[in-house]
Amino acid sequence: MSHPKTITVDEAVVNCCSPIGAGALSELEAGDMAQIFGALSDPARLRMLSLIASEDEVCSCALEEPLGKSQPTISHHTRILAEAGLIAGEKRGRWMWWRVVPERLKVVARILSE
Amino acid sequence: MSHPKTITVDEAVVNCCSPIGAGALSELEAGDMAQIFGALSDPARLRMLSLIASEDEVCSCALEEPLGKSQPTISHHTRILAEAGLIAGEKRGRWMWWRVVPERLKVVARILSE
DNA sequence: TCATACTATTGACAACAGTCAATGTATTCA
DNA sequence: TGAATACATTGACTGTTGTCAATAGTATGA
Repeated sequence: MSHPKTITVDEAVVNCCSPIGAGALSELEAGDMAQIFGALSDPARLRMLSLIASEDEVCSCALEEPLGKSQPTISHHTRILAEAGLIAGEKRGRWMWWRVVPERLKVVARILSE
Repeated sequence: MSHPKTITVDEAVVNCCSPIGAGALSELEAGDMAQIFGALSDPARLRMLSLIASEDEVCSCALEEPLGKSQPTISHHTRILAEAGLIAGEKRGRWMWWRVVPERLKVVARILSE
């Protein structure tokens, strides 16, 4: 759609979120940012994210055991992290492989550090 | 209590939270981090934080109108932000004055950028 | 085509969170 | 002392969220 550039990440992922100290947030922007932080606001999802961030790629099937949650719960959480743009998944064969989106993490970090 | 040093912020505020990519998080650490992100996961609180961060100090009474929320709701949200260590308040006369805790924001940023 | 394996979706339920009216507490000022 | 003001707490209501069992979807391999 429109004019894709040479970057591989969606523009909306990076082109987002002014720093918290740069004047009052609009309701819209606050809502978008709240979604991201909401994705990070659950212990299971944070541990999941740290597991994925510690490897290049992690299979969904490799998350159930360390997190001690059922398969539907794992699927639920990966979905929320993905919708927030924090991880991205690719299906290969029967397996779903997840990796973090470092650009997105940096965006969130920048919100708080400027 | 114990031996206060020359820093003005509580140690627990800064001495917290290993980066997300540095190996699997413990359940305890994940819980602590989830509390912080939970405080940031509401649009009203984010707008509130941005209002406070844009000034040196902001009175509770100055938040009701721009946020369009009732006084108890404002009080509820400031409490949650304060419990997460993101803002600190001081009562002077009848007024409660809030300011951000920049060290805490930096801690959270570091979680995501390392 | 059938059986198996990995993931997603649905439905249900309990726990939690955001909101406000009513009330309580503390401070200022007459 | 009393009235007024700013904030906190309580209680109630509603909507959201985390969880899992059951089920559906999809890919692999015999």
